[in-house]
Amino acid sequence: MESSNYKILLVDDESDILEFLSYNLKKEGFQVSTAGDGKEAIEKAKKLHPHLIILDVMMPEMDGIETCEKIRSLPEFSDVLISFLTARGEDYSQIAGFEAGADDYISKPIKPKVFISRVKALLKRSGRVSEEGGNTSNGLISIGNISIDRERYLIIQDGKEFSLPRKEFELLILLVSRPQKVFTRDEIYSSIWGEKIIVGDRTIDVHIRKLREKIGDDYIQTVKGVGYKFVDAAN
Amino acid sequence: MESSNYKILLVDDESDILEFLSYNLKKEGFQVSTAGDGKEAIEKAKKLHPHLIILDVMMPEMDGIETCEKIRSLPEFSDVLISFLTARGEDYSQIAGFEAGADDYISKPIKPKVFISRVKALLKRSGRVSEEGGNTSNGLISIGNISIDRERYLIIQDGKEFSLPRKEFELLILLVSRPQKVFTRDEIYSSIWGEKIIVGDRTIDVHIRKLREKIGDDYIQTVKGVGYKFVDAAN
DNA sequence: AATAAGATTAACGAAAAGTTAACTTCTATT
DNA sequence: AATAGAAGTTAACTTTTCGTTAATCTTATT
Repeated sequence: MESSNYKILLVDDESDILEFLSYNLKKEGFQVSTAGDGKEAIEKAKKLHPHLIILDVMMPEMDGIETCEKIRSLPEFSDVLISFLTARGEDYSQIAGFEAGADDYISKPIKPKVFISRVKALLKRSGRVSEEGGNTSNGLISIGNISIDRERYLIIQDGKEFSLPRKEFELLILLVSRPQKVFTRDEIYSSIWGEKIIVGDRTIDVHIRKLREKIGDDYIQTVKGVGYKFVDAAN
Repeated sequence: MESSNYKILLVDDESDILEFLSYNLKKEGFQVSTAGDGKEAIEKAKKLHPHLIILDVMMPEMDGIETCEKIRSLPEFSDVLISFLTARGEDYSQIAGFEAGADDYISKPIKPKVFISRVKALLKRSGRVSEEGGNTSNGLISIGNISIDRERYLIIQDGKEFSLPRKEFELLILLVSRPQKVFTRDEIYSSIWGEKIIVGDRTIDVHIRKLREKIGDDYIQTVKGVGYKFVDAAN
């Protein structure tokens, strides 16, 4: 397992614990991000699409369980791994925690070795190795608020899942595979239809249009005389 | 079924999870013992002779699969029931667990009600099987309200049992082995018929149709131009 | 303003999948 | 070995969905 392929989001209100865990995970080569509360956690999760989110159960404002529920309620995170940090003897937190959708529990006090081995085991056993590096996570390709699940043939946008016809799906994957890059018509053409199949001039346009109709106009930009590119709508 | 007759051994390195499961099982009247690692599990199993052993797959040192193999290799435990706890989204087919001799899988996150009913179903079923004689490892795959009993070639749905012809059964197992994943026709084809056998275009369709006829239309979705996928009907 | 490139729309046709029944093969039983 | 019944496959046909086109409109660039 190449640890460095994995993104982990740590969430705790105590910066000491964040530092401690972060240090240990980074030493193992994980890509670690942190958040100090539930709200920040959800924001960062949307941006980063981590493989694993580790949540402290006890946090002011929004606790770990509530945060977990919120995250799980978004389809794009319906199968991200979530692990809780709990203090020993929190009787009812376990029950509520699994109801909320936790995959694992780690109890304080935390021993670095045990902690690391649990994290590794969780990632390894659940087998979500990212393909081709870059912006993939859980077999998802994510950019901005759009995720593409190639295995399930679904697009996930703003927490909503929907499917696309094959050609549109392929076209979107192509564009998203290199955000910002302008794909010429020829490139699109040969990548999606192949050299042998001959289609008319306006076919690509129509597919682009249908895509824009479904995901919104802001993502696919036309570069006149050249081609099309996918941009993160935020830009 | 009188729950109090049954002894269950829980094995997990996280004491919180042990407590949580233990609490829920005891509430139902089971006799529960616990162990924190594989070694302890084997010792306790020898002493207590439980009816069911529930093993977390992810444990440091000796993992659940190894522990399971060790236990099964002891003649006195050749037909104890063993169930695994696994993280979400694990691929049943890729799991060494059934080969190691697992009778059932329970995925985290664990919901108490589901957990209890699975445990009860397992104990109940095994009782019936053992009356009829030789029972090695049977293997029950469950998803949503459908369970597949590979040993007896039965589908259990809403408390009703029924059988399926071999090809339909294999097809269902394939799809269920990775819920949500779209299996292409080629994948289905080579997995169920193999490369050598040549069957016509509509053969898969017909099997899919027969399956839908029997389990209901909601479980198997068509992704046109790509293939089929199994979804939990709740979705 | 002219022109070229792209956008838009709806309609058409092809391809994929669904459906049904008939036919073949396999298996178990006598 | 004969045969009945079940399972599996095929063939013919229908339905649905998707991809493409054609015709027309809009926008950008010179």
